[in-house]
This record gives sequence, C-alpha cells and structure tokens, in this order.
Amino acid sequence: MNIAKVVVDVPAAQTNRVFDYKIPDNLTGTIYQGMRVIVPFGPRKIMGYVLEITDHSDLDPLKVKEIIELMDITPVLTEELLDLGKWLAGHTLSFYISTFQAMLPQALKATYQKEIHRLQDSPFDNDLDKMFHGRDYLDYQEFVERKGSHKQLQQAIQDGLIEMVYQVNSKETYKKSTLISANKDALELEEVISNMSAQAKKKITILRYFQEHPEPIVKKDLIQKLHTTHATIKPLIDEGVLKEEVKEIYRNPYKDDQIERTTALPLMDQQKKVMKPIINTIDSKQHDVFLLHGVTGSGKTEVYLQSIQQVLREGKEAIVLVPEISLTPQMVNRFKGRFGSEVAVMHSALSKGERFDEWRKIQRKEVKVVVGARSAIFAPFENVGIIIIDEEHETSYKQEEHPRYHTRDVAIYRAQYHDCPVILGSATPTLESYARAKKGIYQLLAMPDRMNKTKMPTVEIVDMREELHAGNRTMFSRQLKEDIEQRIARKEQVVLFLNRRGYSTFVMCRDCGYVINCPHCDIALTYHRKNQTLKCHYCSYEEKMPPHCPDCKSETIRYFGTGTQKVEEAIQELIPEARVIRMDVDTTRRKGSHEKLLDQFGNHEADILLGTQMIAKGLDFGNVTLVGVLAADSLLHLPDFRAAEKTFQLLTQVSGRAGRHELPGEVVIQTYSPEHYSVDLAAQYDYEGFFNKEMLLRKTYQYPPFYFLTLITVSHPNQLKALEITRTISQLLIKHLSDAARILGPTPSPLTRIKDRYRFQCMVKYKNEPEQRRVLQRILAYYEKEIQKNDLLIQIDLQPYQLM
DNA sequence: AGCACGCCGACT
DNA sequence: GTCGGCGTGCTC
Repeated sequence: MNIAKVVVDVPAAQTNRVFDYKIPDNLTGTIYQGMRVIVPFGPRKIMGYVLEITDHSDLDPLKVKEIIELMDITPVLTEELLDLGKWLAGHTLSFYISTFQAMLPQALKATYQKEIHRLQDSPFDNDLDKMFHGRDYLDYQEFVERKGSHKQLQQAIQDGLIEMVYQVNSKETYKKSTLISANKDALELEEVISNMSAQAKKKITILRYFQEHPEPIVKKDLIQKLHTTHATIKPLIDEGVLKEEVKEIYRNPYKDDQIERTTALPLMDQQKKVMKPIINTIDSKQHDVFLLHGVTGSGKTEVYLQSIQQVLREGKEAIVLVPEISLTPQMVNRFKGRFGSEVAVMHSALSKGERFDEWRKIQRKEVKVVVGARSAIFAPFENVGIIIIDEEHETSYKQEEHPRYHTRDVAIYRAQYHDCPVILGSATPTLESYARAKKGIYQLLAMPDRMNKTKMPTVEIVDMREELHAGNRTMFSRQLKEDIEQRIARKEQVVLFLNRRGYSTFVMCRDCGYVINCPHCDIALTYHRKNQTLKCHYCSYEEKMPPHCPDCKSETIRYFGTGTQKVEEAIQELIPEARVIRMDVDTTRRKGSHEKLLDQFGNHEADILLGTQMIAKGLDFGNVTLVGVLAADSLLHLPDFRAAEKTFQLLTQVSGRAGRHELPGEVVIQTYSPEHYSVDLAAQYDYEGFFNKEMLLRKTYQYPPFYFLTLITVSHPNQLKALEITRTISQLLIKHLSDAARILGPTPSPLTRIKDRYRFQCMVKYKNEPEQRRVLQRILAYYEKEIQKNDLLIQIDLQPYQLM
C-alpha cells in the first residue's frame, strides 16, 4: 500500500485523470483517501486529492515520484463524496478536480506562490542581485512586476546561484482563543489567598472569582469582567495557581443563545397526513423522493422540522437546502430555535472563515443538521437520514458554472447512497417534478390549505394599458394608490414588489432614441446614480454618465426603466406621508443590514416595504395586508421557454406574503398582459390549471419535461470562427446522435457578445441519447488544442436553466 | 495550467 | 552567429 492515486489541481482535459505517486515511508499509515496532498508535477509543486491508496502502479517505478507532504490531518472528502465527485464529473462533463473543489469551502482551495531563492551568500554582479535587497529570497511576482530579466534569471539558475521554490498554501485559518481556569479547587484557593499579601487586591479578586466560577473563561472576558489586565493574571499562571490553554474556537455568525428555543408544534390534519409516509420511509431506511406540494403558509417548515426530529432520533443527520435568497434570519432562527447548536448554517453572506468553521462543525460531526444554500448538498455527513430541498423550483439550485449540476440530482444521488428520503417542497413545483410525481416516480404529498384556515388573499389584476388610456402616467394604478392609502390609514402594512429583471435602468436619449451600450458586450449599460456612472453587468466596464447624447448631442439624455430607487421617489411624491423601507442589492450589501431592515419593518417603523426578488420569499409579517406587484409581466418577455412558469411562480410566491395571520390579505397585480394565462391562473391560485396548460405548450414545442435539453454555447473573438465551429458541432451531433434527437442551431446566443467575444449556440432536444455524453466529450477533445491556444470557449450545459 | 523544448525570423 | 518569438507536448 505505498502508491497513491492522485487527481491534481490542473483543470485541463489532458490532466483529467489520476496520477500515481509513491507514499514516502514517513507518511505510511498517516495518509488516507480524501486528503489533500502536495505533489511534484513537472517542474512545479501543486495540490492534489488522494482518490485511492493501492500497492501497485502500472508505471515504470522510476517514473513514479513521491508525495511531498500532506495538507490535511484528516480527510476532507469522504469516500462517498469522492465517488459522488467522479459521478458528477461525468454527469456534467466537468473535470474531476472541479467537482472536488466545488464540494469544499473556498478556504480549502490551494494557493500557489513562486519564489526565487539564492543559494550562495556571495552577490552576483547584475541587476538581479539588487532586487533581493539583501534578503535571501525574492517573490516571483515582484520579479515580474519590476521587469526583471528572464535571461539573467535562467543564467543564474544554470550557474547554481539560485533556485525556484514553489510554495503551496491553503487559506484556512483557525480562530484561537485563550482560556483561563483555576488549577485548584475552592478550598485550595482559599489557602492561597490567605497566604497572599493584602496589597494584592486584584489578584485576590481574580481568585475569588474562580472560587465561585470554576469553569474556564475566555481571557479577554475575564479581563473585562474584573477590570484587570494581563499583567495581574500572568504571575498567577506562572505560580501555577491558574492555568491557561489555547483552544480553537468557531467564529459564530449567529448568536445562538439569543434565539428562543421552540418545541414541536401540534400538527394540522394535512400535516399529519403528509408526515406519515415520510416517517415510514425514515423508519424503514428506504430511499424515496417526495414532492411536497403545499400552498404558501400551509406549514411546510413544521413538516420539515418534525421529519428532521425523527431522523435525529435515529441518530442520523439532516441536510436542508433553501434558496440563497430566502436564507433569511427568520428562516435560520426557526431551525436554530428547534435544534439549537446542532445546526450549522452555510450561505454566501458568511465570511470565508465563518463558512469554513461551519463546514468544520459538520466534518467533525459536532452538528447534526445543516441548513444552507446550493453547495450545502455536499455537507460531509456520513450518516444522512433526510435531504430536504425547500422551494425546489428555485433557479438558484442550478449551478451556472462548472460543474453545472442541479442540486436536486445530487440530492437524489446522495439519498440513494444513504437509503434515505428526499423531500422537494414547493407551492409551485417545477413542471419536471410535478410531472414525475404524477407519473409515480416521486410520491406526491399535498397540503392545499393554509394554516389556521386563513383564506388566500384576494387578487386583483389591473390592466396598466387602461391606466395609460385614462391618463395615469405614474407607475401606480389608481386602485393600488387608493389601497395603499387605505392601509396606511388603518395602520396596516404594505409590501411592494418590483421585478427588476428585464427592466434594468438603461440610458436612452429622448430626442433620437440612442441607447448607450457596452463597447465590449451586446447589452445596454446600467445607470448607477451613486457615482453617476454607467456600468456593464457582464464585464464590469464602467464610464461616466455623459452630459449629452453621444450621438445627437441633445441634453435630454435620461435613464429609463424602473429601479427601486425610482419607485421609492415616486411613492414619496404620490403619498408623502408613507414611510418606506427599500430593500435591494444596494441597501442590503452590508452584513446584517438585511436583518436590520426586516426588523425595522417588523416593528412597524415603516408602512411600506419595497423590494426586488429578495422580498418575494419567506417573509412572514402578520400586519401586512396588501401586496402590490408593480410590473408583473416583466419576466414574460425574456427569451426563455420557462418564462411563463417563472412568472406564475413569482406571482404565487409574492401573493403568499399577504394576510398570513388574522387580517385578510389583498394582492394587486399590475400588468400589461392581463390576459396571459400565467398571470390569470396565478391570480386564481390554480396550479393544476397552469400545469395542464403549460404542459400542453411544452409538448407542442418539444421542451422539458417532454424532452431533455442540451445547450452548447461557443464563443470566440472572431464572429465568423464562432459561427463556423458551432455549425461543425451541430453537424457532428446530427451525425452521431440518433435520428430522434433534434438539433437546433447554430443561432446567435441571446447575448450576442460578451467581453468582446461573439457567442453562438446550438441546442439538442432529445428523449434518450445514451451516447450523447461520449459524443460531446469527443467534440471537446477534438477542439481541446484550439481551446487552449486560441480564444475558443465551448460551454456545454446539460439540462440548462438559463438559456442565455 | 504552466513550463521546457525547439524551430524560425530579426538583430548586434 | 544569437536572441527571443510562439507553436507543441508533457506532467505520475
């Protein structure tokens, strides 16, 4: 057992395999699969993951190098996760290294540094010598920046004067804290005190403290509590009366102790009904996928909590996934409240260090439940008893970069391994999931009623075209304005929802219609009022807002579109007495500000909560009786076959924010296409009707769930070249896939140009193409060289969510 | 990816 | 004759 099979940290097709390394004697017995190691690779030193430890290599023993050192004391990837990574790489056409990296927190990613070390004290007489500044090493980066001569460098290496040293580091850091405790019991301390000089007042106070509180205390806290300093504690430690120990502590982003503990709530009949099959599956250690279709406010979370409780009782662990956007303090508190310190929380608002700590709690089995966004599906638990995906229809479950996985697929794969259930919960399931449930592939569990039997809010659809005809040019219909005023008068609260997508704030000249576009990408620049600049969403190009139109010199150049800022101004103008809280990316960027704004709203410090996507989910304020949707159909016109589905989901989701408690709710939806079925059926809360209607269309136009999709996007700085390659790829696909597969394209991508690269795409619609992955892999291999040297980029997305 | 090797044109 | 440009191929 002295050979390790290692996947190295080089994401390229040619290195996407294992390399054999000898395990040096000093590491025998301490090295396990799933550990990170540092290995020599060509002239470099890089990080790699040990996949397997065996006792033989097919290679010439002379060619096999030795592992340099270990980066971990315990494996960071379990055997299950290593296997999952291998499967996922094949499933998403990614490199092994990319899938393994995706499973671990950022802090464990290796960083590389190159240094020039001098081997002799004697100076060499050229410019290179000066760069050392008398030190014995020089950072390579510095050498490059100061335009060092590569020739001199090479010469010096040849002459044996210097050598290149490669450093491999990992970014993880541990937060440490010093604990103080007494070395003696209360009686012994009494003796020490009596022997002390009466002048040593502070010292005595400290010892008295430990007589009463024998448990260890953080040094900093002790100093603060007793108004003393390090200087008084130190001698006591030296005398052996007190002892000091350095312990690793976790950064704690949530103050656990402030969260009120809760116990299981009594269940309503419909909750009891759905719990039964879930509990059965848990008890019989079976794998099954449940689709929990429950309207907003039907009590899905309580079902999750009690299912988890059952899992914990069996000594197993639970993974709960929620969309990033709804990972609000309210949500987190519900889990912390029920399971206390058994919960780890993982999401992007945490710092790298905090996320690493949460991950380590899981790795060390110090917690039993993880609540997190997409990547938490890779939690290194070894005894998973349930996986819950809340709001399963959310698009954020699909990773849009390599590896392009869907969380649902990974969840089901892991649940199969662990023989445990998966619960997909949603008020508006994806057509894919609902269709599978109807076919019996998933088990459908329905919760059609709201808790406390509160009625779903009444929904009014307002046709904005009529408003325009009636001479109302504001963004608020007369009805919405009236309703808002009424709520404010009644001291009730209002949530206003603005869907920003498709309505970004572009700049247009009112005289000639000229729109300012990004010079590198094919989209309009977005206006940022803060510093009067125009920014590109895709390449972060930036320019100053021009005082007049670049085309016709007219000064009537204005920003268009409806941003939350603009809506806020409009409300103030229309209803001056309204107190408004605005929630968008700008106002919630700072850590904790999200929470703070919601608290303010919860305390009725404002009448109106105005926001984008992020307020559509999970908010639960009893005093909200009106929800206004300002532009319901802005999503409908995106080039996306899921546009109707997304609109339906969003409207349903938003409507659920109103009237959750005693007070009845009302929803006003403003739209330019009131007759569209997704708007109309959402207003009637008719999921089934929407499902049937949409399924019919999907069937006609051959989209999921009737067909699978593969989207191939080719981009290249040369437009013709991009088109040509896309055409070749479609022809190859036509040739090698079955006749039943439909290959569309090449067509220009909806975003024709990003960062000066032209984009074309090709789409495959198919039902069953077992050869497809292999064909695509061959296509990638065929273009490998061009991908490396030229600027060719080929993106392959199996089951894409975003068609852009 | 990065790095060495090697082949070619442009220059002291 | 030599320097440095980049295309080619390899990394246990």
